[in-house]
Amino acid sequence: MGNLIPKPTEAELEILQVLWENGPSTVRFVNDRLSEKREVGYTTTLKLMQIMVDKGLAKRDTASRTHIYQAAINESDTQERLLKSFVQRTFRGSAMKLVVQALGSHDTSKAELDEIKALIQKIEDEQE
Amino acid sequence: MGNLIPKPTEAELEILQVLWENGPSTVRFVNDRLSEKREVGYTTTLKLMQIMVDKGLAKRDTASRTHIYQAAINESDTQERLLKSFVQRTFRGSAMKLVVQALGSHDTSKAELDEIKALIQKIEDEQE
DNA sequence: TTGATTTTACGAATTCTTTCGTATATACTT
DNA sequence: AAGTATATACGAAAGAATTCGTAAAATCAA
Repeated sequence: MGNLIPKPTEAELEILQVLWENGPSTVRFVNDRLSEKREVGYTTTLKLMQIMVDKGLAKRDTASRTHIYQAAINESDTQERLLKSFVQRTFRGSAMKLVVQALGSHDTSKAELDEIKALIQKIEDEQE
Repeated sequence: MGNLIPKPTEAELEILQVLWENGPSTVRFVNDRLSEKREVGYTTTLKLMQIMVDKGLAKRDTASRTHIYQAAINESDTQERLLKSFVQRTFRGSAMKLVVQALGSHDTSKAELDEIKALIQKIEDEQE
């Protein structure tokens, strides 16, 4: 199904992260989370969240005076979509190169490496 | 060394890809490459490349009338830098989740999986 | 040399994103 | 009810990124 919902901008993605992590939230709550990281005005966050509803990135419940917002798009679908275009743009389509960079430059723990090995095993089994 | 050179924008990155892939090139050449993918005017590409020189993303040789442009920043350093902020923004810092997504959704060949396994082996050895 | 072509230079228009000021409504406290 | 605090609505300013029109300079062909 063709996706009509646009790619979130950076600021929108920051808000989506909060919504994904905490579930339905008020503007106040989201703004407080964002404010932990950087200076941002309440009305700025409000406006962005209203725009996100317009774009279909978020939904809101306006039953009570304090509106409750929630993400309208799924976290891992969105990640997959963004990853795909990122790989295209930055690694000319080579997911392989990206994985090598990711494993190489971020230090990855023993447990994580084990997890990846298990994942590879699973993929290999499926490829039989 | 603190990097004063700004993050390339999407359109700039597209041009960098051409320069990285083909080495020093003219505006005409870059524009032809870009035009294979999407409609883009010659002067638009020219302007972008001039801006890139201003920003320090590209260098140019103006000896002859037809200027020759080349990337001023290294491909894998840039990829690493962009990847880092992408992981932060999109996967809340979890390189692990990104790798899982990358391995899962893009289909990865046997050879590539082997390569990743070798890489993991190498990392594990270093961690000793 | 004249006219056609290609190139760079410059500036401005356009579009998209982000931020904020102000007005208005609703709720809470005493 | 009056005063304070908190919320949404609206519009516009400010900033970035992208695109394009036009002009001037250099080159080439006849």
